[in-house]
Amino acid sequence: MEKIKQLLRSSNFKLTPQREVVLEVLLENEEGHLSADDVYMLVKKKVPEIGLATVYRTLELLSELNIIQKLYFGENVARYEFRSDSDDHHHHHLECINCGKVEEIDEDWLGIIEEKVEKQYDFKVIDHRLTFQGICSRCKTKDN
Amino acid sequence: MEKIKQLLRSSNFKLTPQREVVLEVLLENEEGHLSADDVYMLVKKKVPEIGLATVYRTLELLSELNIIQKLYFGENVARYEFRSDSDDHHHHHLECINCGKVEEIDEDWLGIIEEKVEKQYDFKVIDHRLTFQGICSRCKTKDN
DNA sequence: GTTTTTGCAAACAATTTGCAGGGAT
DNA sequence: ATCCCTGCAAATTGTTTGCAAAAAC
Repeated sequence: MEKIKQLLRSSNFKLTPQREVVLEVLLENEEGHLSADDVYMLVKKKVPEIGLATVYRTLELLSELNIIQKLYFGENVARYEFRSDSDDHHHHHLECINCGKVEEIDEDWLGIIEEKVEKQYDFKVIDHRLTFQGICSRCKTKDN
Repeated sequence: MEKIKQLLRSSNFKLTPQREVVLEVLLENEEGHLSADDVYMLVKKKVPEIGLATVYRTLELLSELNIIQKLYFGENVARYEFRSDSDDHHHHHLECINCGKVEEIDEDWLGIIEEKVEKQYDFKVIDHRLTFQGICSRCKTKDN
C-alpha cells in the first residue's frame, strides 16, 4: 500500500482521498474480480459523494501504472485485479459457467509453453491469460 | 456448411437468407476474429437492407448452437470465431499489443494441465482460453 | 497560486429489446 | 392462418468526456 502511494507521488499524481478509498476497496477484495460498478458501490459506502467517473478514472490510472489490470471474462464488463508483484505471471482463472464465480489459481505451468511460442512463432511473449471454463465443485455437487 | 444448415433446421430454426449470408461471411473470414460490426459491414455489401440487430441475433443464435463462439480480447467488443469441430480444444491466440493483430495457433498443450485442474481443484473443465500478449514477429522487425 | 482532480451531466459505443410488418410453412 | 423472423428505432448498459468548482501540493 505504501509503495503504491509512493509510486503515485513519484509519477506526479496527487494522492486524493478518492484514490485512497478505491485502493482500499481493491485491497479488501483482492480475490473479488470487481467491475467498475462493484468498486463504485463499495466505495460509495465509505465516501457517498464520490462519482462513478472518478472510479473509472482511478481504475484507468492504476491500470496505466500497472498496479492493477483490466480483464474481460465472458461478458463485456471490465473487471480489475492486482497485477502480481513479480514480473513472471503464474496466475490463472477458473470460471464457472453455471454460477459465474471466478476463482484464481496460482501455478507455474506455462513457462515451457511460452518458450515454445517464442521459438516456433517468433513472438515475444510479454504476458498471457489462461482461463478455464467449466463447472466448479460447488455447482457439481449441487447438480443443477 | 451443409451440416450447419442441417443443425439449424433440426433445431427448428429457419434458414433465412440473412442467416445464410452471415454464415457465408464468417466462413470467408475464418481467421478474422470479426466483431458484430465487422460482420455487419461485410454482410451489408451483399445484402444492403440487412439490419444490425439481425446480425446480432444471428451471432447470438449461432453461439447458442455452439457453431461459433464469442470471445473478448483486450477490449469490450465481442469477437466471433468458429468453434473447432472436435470437442477437444487445442486452439490459442497470439495477440500483438503493438499492432493489435490476433493470430491463431493450434497446438495440443494443455491436456495434462487440464487434468491437473480437474484433480487439484475439483473443477470440471469444459473449455479453456489461452491468449499470449506480446510483440508479433512483424512488429519486432519493424522495431517501432 | 497553479495545476490536478472531482462530480455532474451529457455524450458515446456496443448490444438488446419492442413492435409492427413480411415471409415461410 | 400461424408462427417465426426481420428491420427499424428506441432503450439499456458500460464507459468516456467536457466543464466549472474544489482540492492538493
